[in-house]
Amino acid sequence: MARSAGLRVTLAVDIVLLAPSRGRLGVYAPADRARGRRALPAGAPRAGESLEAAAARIVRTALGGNAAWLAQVATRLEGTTATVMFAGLVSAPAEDDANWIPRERAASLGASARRLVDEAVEAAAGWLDRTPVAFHLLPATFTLSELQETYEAILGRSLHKASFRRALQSARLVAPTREWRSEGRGRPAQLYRFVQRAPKASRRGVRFDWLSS
Amino acid sequence: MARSAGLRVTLAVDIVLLAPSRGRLGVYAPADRARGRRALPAGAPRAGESLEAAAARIVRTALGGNAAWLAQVATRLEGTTATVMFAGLVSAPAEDDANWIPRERAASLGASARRLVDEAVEAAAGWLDRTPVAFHLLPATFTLSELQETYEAILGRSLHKASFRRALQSARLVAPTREWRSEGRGRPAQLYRFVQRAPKASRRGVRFDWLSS
DNA sequence: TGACTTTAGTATCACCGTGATACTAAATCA
DNA sequence: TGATTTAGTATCACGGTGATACTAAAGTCA
Repeated sequence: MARSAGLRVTLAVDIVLLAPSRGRLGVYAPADRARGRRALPAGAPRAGESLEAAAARIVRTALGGNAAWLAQVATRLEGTTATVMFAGLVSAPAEDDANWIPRERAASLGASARRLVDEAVEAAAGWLDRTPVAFHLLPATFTLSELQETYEAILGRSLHKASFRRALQSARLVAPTREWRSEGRGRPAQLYRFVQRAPKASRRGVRFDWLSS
Repeated sequence: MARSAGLRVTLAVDIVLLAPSRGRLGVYAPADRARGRRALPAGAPRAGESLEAAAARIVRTALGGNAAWLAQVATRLEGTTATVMFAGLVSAPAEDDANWIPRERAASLGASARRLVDEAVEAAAGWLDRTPVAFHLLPATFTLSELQETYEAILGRSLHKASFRRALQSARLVAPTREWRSEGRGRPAQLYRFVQRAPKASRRGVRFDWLSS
């Protein structure tokens, strides 16, 4: 690369953590004591630390554990601050965890944070089509309805049950266990486990039906 | 966002410009007089300038015109330099333009640049599925074979001719003109023009056949 | 001139994934 | 017992894909 002077800036990291829960998407936005309102987690890399390592550290500090998926989404320069935005997916938090707000209420964090959340959700939806991340948001065994709800929460739309299961079966990504789980009313559901597979690179044709955004 | 101190760094912008040409992908890597070898274009934002504006300015300086598509791909922190990498797609350059090298020869730019080029190509392939960018790499009228070659160059694989045309027709994205072009030997090809359309958001099911990387 | 080559473009067909509809199965609830 | 709820399956029509093979129209070359 042809190096030139460069611009001196302050580097920061913002993080949008998303978690599917009961078919909805939650955003991690704990109360920020310093400002008396909710805010997305943020921080900055330390000397010698990579951006990814810094983001993972900030997540660990906030949640006490790692995200199932964490990746850069975009970088923004505002004044003399450059902010690298990461999006992450984590397992559903406890239902009474007050640090999480529904995705729909992200607007209450301000216009800037709202845009970050929108970008994060879009990125997360893309990961679903390219990685097995959804399986890592669930416990070791899970029902196919739980898996479908996870997809639906992140994609923001409902999926066809039979098609979802057919695609899953043909990909041989899950294996049934001998256990069933009864969840209140309704027929018990069989538990499945994720089967790591050599991904078959099924190259399909070109699509000309791109989306609005 | 919960603000903290931040890290002082130097901000730079690297740019990978790709151009499909004769079914191959070219990379813009002019000779860097200061270092006596080829290098990817680079620069830095000016005070008050956005990253996108800086990238567009660097492209204009290098090419004398805008890219058909230019977008952030990733940001890397190495020591005290944060580098934002942009990828761009531009129309095919003149065949004798020595500033371009074949994509396969990107390794000669060094391991770092090679990785940037790989990431840029991957990003560009993603744009093809989500935006009409390929149409803006061609002149106002073009043959369907030229369009297909553009896709093939960026995707790095050959496409089925009949399927390509069927998908194109059903999307109603191109309209035939009354002109034909004879290109040396072989039957002349009809010229088409791009028809901007309200994109029909055809939401398809979930795919479980993610790719290796 | 006429056969061959090259490129453009189309027709047919088997196959597969999708989504709609409708069904069965097994649990709880009133 | 019967209604409701959730799980799971069967069937069918439809549309997109890719293989194969064909026709069409130009240039090349003996």
